[in-house]
Amino acid sequence: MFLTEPPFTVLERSFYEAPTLAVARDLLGQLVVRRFADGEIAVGRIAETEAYTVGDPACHAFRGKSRANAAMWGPPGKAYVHINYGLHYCLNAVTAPDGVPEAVLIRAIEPVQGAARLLRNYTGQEDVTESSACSDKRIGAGPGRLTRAMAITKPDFDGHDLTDAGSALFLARGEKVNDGAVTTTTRIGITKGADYPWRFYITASRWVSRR
DNA sequence: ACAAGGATTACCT
DNA sequence: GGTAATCCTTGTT
Repeated sequence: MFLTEPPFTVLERSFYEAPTLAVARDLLGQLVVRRFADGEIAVGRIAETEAYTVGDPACHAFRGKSRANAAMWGPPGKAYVHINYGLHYCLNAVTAPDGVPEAVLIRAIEPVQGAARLLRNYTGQEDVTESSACSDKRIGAGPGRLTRAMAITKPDFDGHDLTDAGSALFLARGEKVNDGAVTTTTRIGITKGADYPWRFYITASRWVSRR
């Protein structure tokens, strides 16, 4: 039991029912809260997202349902965790009504709490101080990096309910990010649908994976 | 069974 | 800025 646990306000399911592009934009500034098995809590502020929708050739759901992507068809507010390049886990928040496969990829987080634990997770090294960890880009700048730092795997979290504040992983309300502080660009690392401007990031964030 | 490709990262100049 | 590493998922024999 941690006496200093912040009073997190979980993002309710209705948040994820808005149009996927709006959810991708509005997830900026919100918090990813990870409660580890030993009770320690790490928190990251979302700095970069991408939207993937029905009819979008880059969306994993585009070629139909499979065992690997089934979570995208679930109700909004669930997690879709996929393996990329055979080795990286990527975390998505499922959006759109139940049965409609759309999601938002979380591409970067800024460490808010528990940076030392995140870097320990990432490197396996034990001798990590909070002050050195909090500026290390490896714990949040990139979709594969943030899941590794947060110990988010497909077996553990694919299909997980991100609206369950009592669980090991949920999203909570952070500070609002004004439109003037947001940059919109095309998505990264894809070949199909590469011209859709469906990537959003906090312009001033030092944790954006690429500019 | 096998081959091809992928919502990335790390390491080089 | 460029490229190799790495291996799971999927579609095809």
